[in-house]
Amino acid sequence: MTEPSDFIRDMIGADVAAGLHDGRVCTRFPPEPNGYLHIGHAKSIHLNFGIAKQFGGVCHLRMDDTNPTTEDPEYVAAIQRDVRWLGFEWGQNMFYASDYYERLYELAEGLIQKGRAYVCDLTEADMGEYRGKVGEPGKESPYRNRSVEENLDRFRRMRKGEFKEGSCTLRAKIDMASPNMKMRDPPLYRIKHAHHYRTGDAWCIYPLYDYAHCLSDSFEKITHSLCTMEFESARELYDWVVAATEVPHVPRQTEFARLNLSYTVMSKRRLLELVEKKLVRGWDDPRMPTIAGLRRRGVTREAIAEFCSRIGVAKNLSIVDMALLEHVIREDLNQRSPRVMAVLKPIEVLIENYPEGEVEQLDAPYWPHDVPKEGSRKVPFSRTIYVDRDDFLENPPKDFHRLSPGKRVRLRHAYVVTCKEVIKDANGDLARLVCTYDPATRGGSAPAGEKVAGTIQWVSAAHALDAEVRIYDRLCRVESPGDGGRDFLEDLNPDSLSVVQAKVEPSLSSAAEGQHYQFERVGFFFVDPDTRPGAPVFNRTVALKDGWAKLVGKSEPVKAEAKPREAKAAAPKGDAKELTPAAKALAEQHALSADEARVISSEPALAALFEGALAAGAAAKPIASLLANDVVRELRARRLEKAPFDGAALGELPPLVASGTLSTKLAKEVLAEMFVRGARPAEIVKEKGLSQVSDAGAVEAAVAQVLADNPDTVARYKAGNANVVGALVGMVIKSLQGRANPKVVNEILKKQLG
RNA sequence: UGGGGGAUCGUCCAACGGCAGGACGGCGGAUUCUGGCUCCGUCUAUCUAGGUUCGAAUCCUAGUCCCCCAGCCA
Repeated sequence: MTEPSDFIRDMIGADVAAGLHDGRVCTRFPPEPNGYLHIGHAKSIHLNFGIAKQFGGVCHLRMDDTNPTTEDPEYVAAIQRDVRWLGFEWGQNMFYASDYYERLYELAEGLIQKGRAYVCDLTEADMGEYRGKVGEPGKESPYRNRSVEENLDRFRRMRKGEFKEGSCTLRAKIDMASPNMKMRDPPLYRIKHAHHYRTGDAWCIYPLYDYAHCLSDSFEKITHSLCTMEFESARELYDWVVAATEVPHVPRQTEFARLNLSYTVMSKRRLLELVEKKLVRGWDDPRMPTIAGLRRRGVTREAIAEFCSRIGVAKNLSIVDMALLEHVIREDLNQRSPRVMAVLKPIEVLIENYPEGEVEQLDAPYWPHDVPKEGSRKVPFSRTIYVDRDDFLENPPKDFHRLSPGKRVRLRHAYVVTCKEVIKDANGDLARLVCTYDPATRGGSAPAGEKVAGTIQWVSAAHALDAEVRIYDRLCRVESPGDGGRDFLEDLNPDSLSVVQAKVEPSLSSAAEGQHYQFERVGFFFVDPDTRPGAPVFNRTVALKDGWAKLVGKSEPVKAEAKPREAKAAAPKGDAKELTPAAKALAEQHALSADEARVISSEPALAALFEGALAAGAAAKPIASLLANDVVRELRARRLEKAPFDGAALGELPPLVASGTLSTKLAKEVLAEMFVRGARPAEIVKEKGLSQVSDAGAVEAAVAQVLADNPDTVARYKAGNANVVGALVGMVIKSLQGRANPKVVNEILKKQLG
């Protein structure tokens, strides 16, 4: 199996290679114990624990328990159970933010002493008011400039419990005018006279996330703190707290997109609402996207792992199609579920030519031909059996390969039968069927020369077991529940659970909790913990793909309201941003394009280089282009304020291109080198022997070689894919150590390709 | 609206100046004692407009759309 790769792993790989933290990698999974873990957490768990494993590091499990009013030890236990069940072990590395309360408190006093935090008596409402609105600066709190002594005294009294809840907070003293709302003197501590599930009544002040989380990461020497995108604007504060408290270890936060799944809900608030309103049976209701729910439904950890690896890790807001989850579940269960027969909607069938009282034990393999496993069981056959109501149609459409009057169908592993008679009750509803069987087809083999199109499952009436079957379907009936301001409860699928009394084959008497089965032609099922001796309960994990349903166009979960694809083309608004006076002057004076002038005048470093180059006698136009397209990029990529060379040096570059010594590609290389060493272009060219190869003979030979080495690519070109020329050009240039003149290469290539 | 982030098949993820690829999904077919599985074929994409370049999804500029931040939640 190849290691997964994504932008976070790439970054960490680079950090390790660069020797950051001595190459050590330590991640953490930091849930708050205020609810159960869901599949979105599974993504994070796989990412954090997976990365630790991949880089030979460790991953901590940490309860981010800083809010005593919502947290509960039951949730801690559930979280631990679920993480373990997913297959991850944290060993000694189980932590609680609540264990850090004393250290956090001390650092907070330190902040006060440094004048970087203060006790604020603003009410909650006032603090919101003072924070201001996005786009306008906030107002400083009247308590902002209390003395260190007063702040210290008040903070200590906060701790002692001298103040009422909500009467004051400890706030970071940052900047009420910051464009980042998170930086407008955020609260660090608040008063809560509440009992904490771990610290009891030891505290009545509790740190807030933005203060506790980053410091907890630091205490634990976390190297890479991975979280979801909504914490992006909190990163500045994260870094501020770490820097201001002067803790020795500095972790780095990186954000990735949280998982969203279609046809379900994922937020803790909504999940909790479903549980509290008893719209589901609990956190582990199989309809819930919780780990516990999926587990109870019969989804395996392997399927979840596969799902997590298939969805990838990126920063795009995304809604993964539930069909993908269902796909990996089927893929996984297909290999591990023995096949058995169950009839969910039984109707009786009398085999009229089968001897009364006779019972045959037919051999039925547990596994289909494509699963390399062995084993079989006996299924009893007798004169009266059940088949599924859906497998009979009195007036069948064409291609209905099941039971209907006069038609032949195979009973799986048994006999081919022919439907002779349809018996109805007083209401005209189907009561039972009468069939005849073909003794020559014992075991289900078709008579020579005959093709039996349909095969259906059945159970012997006298031997069948009664079972409760819980048929679960998607939690919601629309892709994005609660979209467009609707209450998500309105989008719940009313048919997310239907319970039927089924007839199942007698071998299932030994079905034990936790076992997977496939009920042939129906779906994958899982033995629920509610199972009691003689009263089995099966959960439908996922239905089999139903080609027939698709054929007749009544595919089950209707793809809800096709999303209107919003118009992509954005009409340009015409009035482009106006140039600043400086840029305008620059453009006019040197006949530059608006873009060039805009870029050059936007950064002093560029403007300085421009002036310098001009002063050294360079032509304005090529320098401007170089500056606006290439130099600016290097500057940004290297996060430089200023280039390590002067305008005169830069001015030497364009003539080298104009004279043919350098191709534009080589010129970029030289430029990059100038940024690294600050050397002059001519020196770099000389030292690296970069001068361009334009000699036709040399290029012709290289082209011929590349063409001979890549017949496939050439064939693709001849087949009409003009784009491959680029690839060929690249190969030729590469074969000449990057020094070939691309124009010459192109020319010769086209000639040789005919 | 100030700040931050994102834009590639219907969906999710790749491609890091050189052949836009994979998976799910859709459609069609083969196979089949599961209308399952498997196999084959096929469908659809670089937000827009300029620029740089022999060559741009990728670099530069301007714009458009979407998401996040205004809890004493995390």
